Amino acid sequence: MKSKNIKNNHLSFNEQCYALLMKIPKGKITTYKALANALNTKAYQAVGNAMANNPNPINVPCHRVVNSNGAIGNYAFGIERKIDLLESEGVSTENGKIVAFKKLLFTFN
DNA sequence: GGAATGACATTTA
DNA sequence: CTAAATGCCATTC
Repeated sequence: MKSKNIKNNHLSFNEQCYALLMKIPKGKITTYKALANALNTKAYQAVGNAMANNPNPINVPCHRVVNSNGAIGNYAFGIERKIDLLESEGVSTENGKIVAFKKLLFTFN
């Protein structure tokens, strides 16, 4: 691979994503769009890709990230698991979609 | 250095 | 509202 060596003090794209993820309060959710927007980029899909790496699902609540249309999206451990975790935190879902998703949506403002 | 991939988004039909 | 097609960005092979 053409890794350019790690001399960057700034966090990598995925690292930044994780940092933002950890800021999300319990019972709230966010979207890939909002996340990317917070990072001043439009790499919505890249954000998801960062989650796919999922180096530390323990520290990072990846399950609190959903699609901008309110759909659950995907999850490394499976959609079922993601929904279950969300429900456990008080986020109601229905047919793979977030209920009152706009209310629970956490923007990094 | 280039092609392929993905936990997406937006627009159009 | 649902479904399909197109675009986008960063990362990996």
